[in-house]
Amino acid sequence: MLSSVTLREVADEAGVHYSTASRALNPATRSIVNAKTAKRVLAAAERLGYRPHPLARGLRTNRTLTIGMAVPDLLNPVFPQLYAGAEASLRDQGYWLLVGAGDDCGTPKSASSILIDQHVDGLIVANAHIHSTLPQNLTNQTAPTVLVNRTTDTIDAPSVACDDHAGIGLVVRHLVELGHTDIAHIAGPQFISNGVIRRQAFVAWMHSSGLDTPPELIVETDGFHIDEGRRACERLLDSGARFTAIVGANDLMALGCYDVLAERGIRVPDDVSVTGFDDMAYIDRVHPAMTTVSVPFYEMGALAGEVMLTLLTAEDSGSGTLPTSTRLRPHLEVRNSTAPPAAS
Amino acid sequence: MLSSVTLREVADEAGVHYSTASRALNPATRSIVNAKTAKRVLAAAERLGYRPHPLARGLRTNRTLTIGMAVPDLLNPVFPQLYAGAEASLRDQGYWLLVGAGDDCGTPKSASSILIDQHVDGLIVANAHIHSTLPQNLTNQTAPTVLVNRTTDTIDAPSVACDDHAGIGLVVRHLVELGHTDIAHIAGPQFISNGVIRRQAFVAWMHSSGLDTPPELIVETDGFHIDEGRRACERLLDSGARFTAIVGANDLMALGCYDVLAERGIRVPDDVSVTGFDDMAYIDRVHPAMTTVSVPFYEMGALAGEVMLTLLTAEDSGSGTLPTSTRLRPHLEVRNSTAPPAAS
DNA sequence: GCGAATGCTGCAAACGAGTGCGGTATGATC
DNA sequence: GATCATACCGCACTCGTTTGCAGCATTCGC
Repeated sequence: MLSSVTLREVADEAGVHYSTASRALNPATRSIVNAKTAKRVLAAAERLGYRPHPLARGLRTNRTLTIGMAVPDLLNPVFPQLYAGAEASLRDQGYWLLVGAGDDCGTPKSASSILIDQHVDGLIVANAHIHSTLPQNLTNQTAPTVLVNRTTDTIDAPSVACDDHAGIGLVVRHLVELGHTDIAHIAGPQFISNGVIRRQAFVAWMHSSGLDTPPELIVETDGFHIDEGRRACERLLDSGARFTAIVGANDLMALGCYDVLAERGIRVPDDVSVTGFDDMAYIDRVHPAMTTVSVPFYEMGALAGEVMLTLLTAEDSGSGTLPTSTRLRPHLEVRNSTAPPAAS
Repeated sequence: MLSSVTLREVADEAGVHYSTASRALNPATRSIVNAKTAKRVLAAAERLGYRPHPLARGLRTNRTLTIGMAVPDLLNPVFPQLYAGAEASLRDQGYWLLVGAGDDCGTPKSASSILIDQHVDGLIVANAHIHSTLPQNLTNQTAPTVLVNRTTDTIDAPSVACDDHAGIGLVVRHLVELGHTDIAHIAGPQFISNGVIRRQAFVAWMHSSGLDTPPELIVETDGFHIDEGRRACERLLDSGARFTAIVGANDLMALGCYDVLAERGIRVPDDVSVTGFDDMAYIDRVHPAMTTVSVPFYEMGALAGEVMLTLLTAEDSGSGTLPTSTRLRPHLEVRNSTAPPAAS
């Protein structure tokens, strides 16, 4: 680690005091110094390749120009998409996006708390549970927060999510139009908003279609993973209940259904139609290509980044009009995992 | 942003000077202070929920406890795997893993340089080009570097990669054993080590199997993406050359081949066998399930993290024995995209 | 009981940048 | 040529932590 060029060196090079150099380098204070000397300082900085020391600056200004993003798991491909979107909109404004992975939320060792300990200027929370408390560390220190993908009942922060209710409506209507009447639902965990909302939406849309939702056709899971989808599908089949379609609360769990159905010789979509939710990467290439609700994750991430930026500027310039919650419209991708029910 | 609890407050609470508190809190210097007062300080810190200010500490010690990781693209699922592995082994030692995404390398705006500007303690480079220079910012500032996944001819740093030569041997032998003799290769970009090595390995293993590698059966691409695989496959088919199998330099490009072959009514594996490389997530679920070389990305990332740790401790304690380059053994996953050539 | 050695603790100077405030030079005005 | 206003620049302190050095007290040796 060689020595880096410091503000004093730039000042010496330009023949001014380093406080003058500081003001000249900072666009906000540049007007204070003589335009001619400012030019000279800028030239010197350019010549020496000066980069302000982010730690020193952060220590003094209490702003690190970094935003933290808490995700449950980077291996689920939807979260890299969220990340990419947020990173793109934040980078334009000179912000860094720090990721912290971990599913829990609220404990002192949670990703959110650790990020706050790192003195991020803001926090984008993509791993909230439905009763998560406002992320904070032990000393009640906190930061502007934006919820993304998942919402909560307990945190009062702007959020950017998907209109899950409408999304479930798309698949239910699609299946109903195909002629299905006995439709099962693999529900996500009920401590995550998406799990709850999609479950409620499923019931609501079924009823508004004049269809029944017997309890044995709704199976709850403990996580949005393939394995949970497998277990749920097994329980569904073992219950002996009759159904011709499964609405999965996300793509991964629907993939778990694929596996169990294949093991038991049940064909998709000939015997049972299966739908997912998310339209994760490459889900159009599995066999059979999955009919699913396409969620604009990249756009969600980008919008969350922009909301964060307005939050940050509002923090500086007193209270502007604070952004509120947004739900982006998903759309239906009809592929090959859905078909009319077999004539029985 | 409420005020956070500072070292002086802990010291006041414990009734000692803050420098004493500092020593008591730091395990390395704790032995200097009286065990009894150290206990008192620790208790006070616990009670107040003290967290050392990472920026202040970093400014003073010139160590940020963060490692940067430069990746070309988080949307390619192999890089989250690398990240997860590295993060796991670094977190144990209290290090943070910062990601920077971007394909270029060497320019001042490259991910590596930006990470170094952030004063990371070390740099894990997963996006190196074969002639990339040692990542450094404008002032020749640099940091301990570990190359992962890709190697270079120009950077003298330990590396953790896959034994690509052996991996290509696995697929070539597999295809030869199935009876293929006319085998094409979609080569990766020749400015990335994996592209070069896999291409050379393909030629070498073909020759050692007594097979020819006419130039029209090797097509180079400009990036390891689906679109590049598509274009390469189209060129291959349009050339009129005869072949019964395609060895793709990675899974994504092999997926591109899937698309083009399907469009032209060529069946996989009945008419043409296709192999990939990487065994990326969910590639076992595409249709047909892809025969590919499975690369232990998580382990590679974890090992890169450990190498980084030894590098960092070696930096402190003078030169120990410096770690060198490692190549992890891949294995073959035979699935449904390969079959004996059609009798012609 | 006196000197020395040891063991803790406090002082103060950093690390690099930002910023209120006071001071100086420059210009204008009469 | 004296006075004042303005524009600009520099001084010095601050952020929170680490750490070399000095100093104090205690204890031990004789």
